[in-house]
Amino acid sequence: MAERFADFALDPITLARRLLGQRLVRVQGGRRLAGRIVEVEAYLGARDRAAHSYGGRRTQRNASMYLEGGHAYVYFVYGMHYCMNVVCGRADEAVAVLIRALEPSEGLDEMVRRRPAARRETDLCRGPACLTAALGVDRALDGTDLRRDRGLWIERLRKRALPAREIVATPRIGVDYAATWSHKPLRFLIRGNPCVSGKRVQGRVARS
DNA sequence: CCCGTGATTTAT
DNA sequence: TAAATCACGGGG
Repeated sequence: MAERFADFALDPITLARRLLGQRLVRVQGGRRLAGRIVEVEAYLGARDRAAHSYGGRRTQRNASMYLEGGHAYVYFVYGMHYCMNVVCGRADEAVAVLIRALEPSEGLDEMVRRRPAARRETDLCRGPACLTAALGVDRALDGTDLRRDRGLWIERLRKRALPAREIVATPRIGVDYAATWSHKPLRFLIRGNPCVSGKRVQGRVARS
């Protein structure tokens, strides 16, 4: 039985890298839906123009970003999609990690039902709104405590972060409005993994 | 490329 | 009250 991931009192870059390779689990109707985290983005709080908490902005929508590390921040966007973040750091820092893609591992038949447009297994959780649809994560889970909740949590499959050579860092997706902040390498993914969003080729495999 | 879709935020 | 925005996805 895998242990629950509990190290959320971290800065978002450290947490982002450490979440790669861990397992996101959703239990709904007694069924387990799960996948390995393969792509994430760090959002650095008030100073980060791309973050919902930029400039200390605090509204009803982003309130859970200001909770202490270990809570979920789930928001609704573009009239139809949900995205899930893992809040980290201390209360009121409003820093978080967006989960962008999973490699599905449990409950794939149910995910297929919830994601009729996905043509391959690798597409089921390939994108931040795809994975929430596949797992049934919506606004009802905004503010969930991932350290204690019975319906949504992260399991620790490995103690340490993946070796640096297996992680690729790139600019974040969909934040072009954020000026210089849109270029910073704050998106992290597992090199060569077929379930990461965007273009299929993510850079070459490291040679010795 | 283009657009659906609607809550949320910002401007008046 | 109205307009603009939006951490997206699917289809050409």
